[in-house]
Amino acid sequence: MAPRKKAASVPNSPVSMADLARELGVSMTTVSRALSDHFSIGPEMKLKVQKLAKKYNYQPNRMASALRKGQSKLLGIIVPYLEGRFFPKVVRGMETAASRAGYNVVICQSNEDLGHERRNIESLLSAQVAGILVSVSRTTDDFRHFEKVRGRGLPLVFFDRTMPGNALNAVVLDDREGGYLATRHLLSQGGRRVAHFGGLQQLTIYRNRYQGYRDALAEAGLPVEEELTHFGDNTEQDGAEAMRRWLALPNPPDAVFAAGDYAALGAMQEAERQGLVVPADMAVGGFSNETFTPIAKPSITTVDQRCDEMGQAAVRLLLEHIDAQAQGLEFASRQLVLRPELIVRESSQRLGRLSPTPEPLADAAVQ
Amino acid sequence: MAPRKKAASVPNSPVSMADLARELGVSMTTVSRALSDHFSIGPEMKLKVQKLAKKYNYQPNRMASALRKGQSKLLGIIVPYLEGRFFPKVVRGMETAASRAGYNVVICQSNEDLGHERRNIESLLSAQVAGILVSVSRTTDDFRHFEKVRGRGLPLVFFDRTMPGNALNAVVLDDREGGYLATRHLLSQGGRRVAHFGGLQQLTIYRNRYQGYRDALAEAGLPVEEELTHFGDNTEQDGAEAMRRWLALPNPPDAVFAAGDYAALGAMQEAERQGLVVPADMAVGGFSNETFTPIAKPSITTVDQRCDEMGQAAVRLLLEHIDAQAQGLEFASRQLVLRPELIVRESSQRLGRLSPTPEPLADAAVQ
DNA sequence: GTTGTTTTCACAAACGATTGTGTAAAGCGC
DNA sequence: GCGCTTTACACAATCGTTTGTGAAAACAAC
Repeated sequence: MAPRKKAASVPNSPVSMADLARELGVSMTTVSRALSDHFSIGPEMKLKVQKLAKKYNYQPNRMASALRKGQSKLLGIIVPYLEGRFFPKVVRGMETAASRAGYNVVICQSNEDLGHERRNIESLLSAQVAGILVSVSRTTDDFRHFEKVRGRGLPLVFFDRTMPGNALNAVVLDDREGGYLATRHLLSQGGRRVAHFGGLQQLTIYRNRYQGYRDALAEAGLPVEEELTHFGDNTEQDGAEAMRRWLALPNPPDAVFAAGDYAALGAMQEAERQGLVVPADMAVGGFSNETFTPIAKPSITTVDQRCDEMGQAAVRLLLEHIDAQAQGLEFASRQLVLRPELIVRESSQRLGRLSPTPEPLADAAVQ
Repeated sequence: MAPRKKAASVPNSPVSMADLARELGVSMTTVSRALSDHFSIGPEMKLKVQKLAKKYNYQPNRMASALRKGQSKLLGIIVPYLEGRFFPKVVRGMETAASRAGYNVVICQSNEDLGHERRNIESLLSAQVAGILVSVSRTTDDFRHFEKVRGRGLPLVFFDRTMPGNALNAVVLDDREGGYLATRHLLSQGGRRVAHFGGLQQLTIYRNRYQGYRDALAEAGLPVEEELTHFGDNTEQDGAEAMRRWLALPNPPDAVFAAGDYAALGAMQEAERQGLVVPADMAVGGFSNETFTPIAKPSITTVDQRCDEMGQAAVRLLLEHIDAQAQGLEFASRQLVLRPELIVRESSQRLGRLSPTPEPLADAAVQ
């Protein structure tokens, strides 16, 4: 019998639109339209409403708005994982761009698993996100769950790892260019037999890095030798394994471009274990500019991926679609390609700068 | 004049509660209550409803539900940053536990900035999250924004980095124990003068790690010497700087326990630059088990923080509060303390295992 | 057959913002 | 002062779900 109408759940936003309307003696319509700058509201009324809203620190209830408009102020993000340097940096860029536009981001990790990725999609759909940003899992070979998203009319933007096909929005790195730059650099440092450790060719990014490697070889008039390419997971173990095989060849390589920094590290360590000197006997280049690459000894030459730009660009592209769709316009899908940056360090420098100077850490995390 | 009622925005969930009700010839009340297992619905009616819901893959509209119940299925997370190993791992644990309970997580990064942290709180409040998990920024010395959250009746759980005071929910690591274990280990390896690189004493975690250091010294009957402690940021630069000062002392240390791995790395590198051998002349221990610690040469002894457990425990604690509050109960705030784990590597091993065997990377991220 | 109890369900009012439609009031020319 | 357009606002329905209240049906006890 006790009056516990508002006792259990304290009102989330102390002041609602109705409160403002009551205080001003106008209807909720007027308040709503004044706040959204509708043309049918007079300028001085708009000012009065906005001032009162500021005074009471009015925050519109997003649930109500989302319910009515059928669209929330949430952007869904699916990444394979968050460890490392790349994805956190991209996510930070996304968050920056999203919050500038009044959006929040919901992050899901697929753990490189198709099933997980499907569930993430379901989860984001049921959270009524306004759009989805996704970097597909390594194991994804079925893309129907993404079609379902488009089927519901939800804007979808891929970043870094995309899906096959052209009729889609994507922001990617020019991985071919990255592979080309790294390989050309290794050749310019005197590499005559450059090996390649490639990632799983199922992912476009790895195919492109491989292509860049071949382009650089072709440009130098060198053949692509089967025995000098090895594909595997981007792990220390696989990198070391590949190096063992190469060093067992009658004519082993004198440089290696790995499509991932972890594999580069493993290959480098294995070469050193077998008595070779890096970079003199074996030059090494990686990909991703992972946090450990400037720390390793010798520090590792690698390719930086413009993480922050990628995140911001992806969100901008998504928001363009969301806005266009809200106005009933169709928006042609678009692909953005960012240019990577080669970062030369000790592991590949045979010429010049003979005394390697220590380099400060790229991004020293502070806890 | 064209009928574009549903043309612009495709319905997000193809089937609503009303559809189910119509098909079954019952009211929406019945459907709603059948799905939420309300006592007033008969068992066979419940079954009928649930079967139809499954058949149509009915997904309740979360916005509507959230609006009505004044609470969404979102948990807000605020972390200082995502780079590195610790926070991504914690977040993964949180996501796991949250999704098991049907929640999504909204992640914000404060960038170690108080202003950012305040805006994050506002942003999460306006996203109507059901509760907030936060690890406070390094620069936060004013906690009123957290009081505001509690004032609104929103459950709040701190993790790792907490706020001063006792009447709060928190899941933390026993940092004192970690500092104690690391220091005791350095002493057991023959360290006679163990230095300490501490983090900013404003954060409890760093005060506790320092306390553990002192406890271990006291236990060994050693004094805490002012000149052997140095406080700063957990960066390579600060670590190197501290080492320079120590090595300039008439009686320099022979071991150092750093409250962070980056500082440990910097200190180690500086010692080597000055001609010392690690661990023979200078044993080094860090904190956090960062990804690079097993890669560094020599690999770095450190303290692991039970990231996954911390994340899961924090979410469980938060959900307990949310559920209790939904039932109108009061729930006493609680603190959970996790035990850290010392991971001994080359940088501190003076005794035994003289030929360091390479160790596989703790978590090789794969891209 | 009446009363009382339990089970099972429907009615309708919320939640808070948005928006198509309706309608006063104001301004204008004549 | 009439008809006209333009400006400025209110009414009320709506989004999809939840929930207090009430009432019909079923059943038991006497």
